[in-house]
Amino acid sequence: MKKITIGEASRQSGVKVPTIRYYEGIGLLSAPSRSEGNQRSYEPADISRLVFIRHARELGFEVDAIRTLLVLQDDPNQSCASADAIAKARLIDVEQRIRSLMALKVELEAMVAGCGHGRVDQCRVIEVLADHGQCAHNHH
Amino acid sequence: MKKITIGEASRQSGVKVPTIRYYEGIGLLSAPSRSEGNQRSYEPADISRLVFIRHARELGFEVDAIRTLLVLQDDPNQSCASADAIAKARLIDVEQRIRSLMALKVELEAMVAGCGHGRVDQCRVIEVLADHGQCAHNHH
DNA sequence: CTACATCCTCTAGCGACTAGAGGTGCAAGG
DNA sequence: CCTTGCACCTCTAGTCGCTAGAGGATGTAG
Repeated sequence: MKKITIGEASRQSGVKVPTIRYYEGIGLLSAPSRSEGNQRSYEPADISRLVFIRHARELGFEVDAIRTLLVLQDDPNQSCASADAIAKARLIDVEQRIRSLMALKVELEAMVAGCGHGRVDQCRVIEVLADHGQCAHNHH
Repeated sequence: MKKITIGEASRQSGVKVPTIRYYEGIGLLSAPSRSEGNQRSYEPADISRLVFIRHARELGFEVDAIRTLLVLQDDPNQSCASADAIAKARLIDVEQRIRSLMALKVELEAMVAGCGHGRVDQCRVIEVLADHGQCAHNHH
């Protein structure tokens, strides 16, 4: 079994070196064995775990949610109700964010379109920001 | 001219009290005059500025960008090219985020739909996360 | 005059990293 | 064998945009 250095693990998983050490620190990744010179030595399973974590992070899952998902992954006999719940919650969140961003896009487009590249006092960018009543973006 | 307390300013602007003090600390908002008892006393113009800041933050502008926008707002004779550039950059960013989130939504929907509420080893949520090759979500 | 809300300053914490200092390990070339 | 130079180690502190809490002063209503 060839030893995988942290740099190699980083290249293979797409997770940056300091981030791997950080994940170890917060207990997302168990501490690997060390070489004689105290250097971390990973195994293929660790790479899979890192890929799993990276992918979950890219999907916007929080570290705490990933912790739960990892526990589920380690025990395949469990019910996947928790995993399902986490994914569903995340889906609702994503849908909400898409809605906000779409509304926001409309506003930004109006701002940019309304800017005649003249002076600031004719610029809709500033105007829209200053006058909240003009836009559809309401709160509480 | 009646004095506006920080609490009143907060209510009128929709910016929380500690956040107002924070904005003063980082120089987004100039320090207001104080009452005899050392309490901040705001004027209507400060409320407008706070509303401007809040709205810009809601649109996702970073504090540094807002700083620039505020400078522009204070000098209406300037060209609005900078404001336009900031808004355009923000628009591109928002469009990019919408695209990622849409891709993500598709993946999450597949995960949730594929989960038969059985055991973890049949669960697509875990599976999709573990096997990056299965999804359309590619990076660098 | 007393109760109580609101204000003050200050420091520390959040999430999820990222950057840098200061030192050690290791593989390859001369 | 020795040096070069990169990759590794630990540790602390910084990032962003706040938020929370301690511990104390002020302002207002009854």
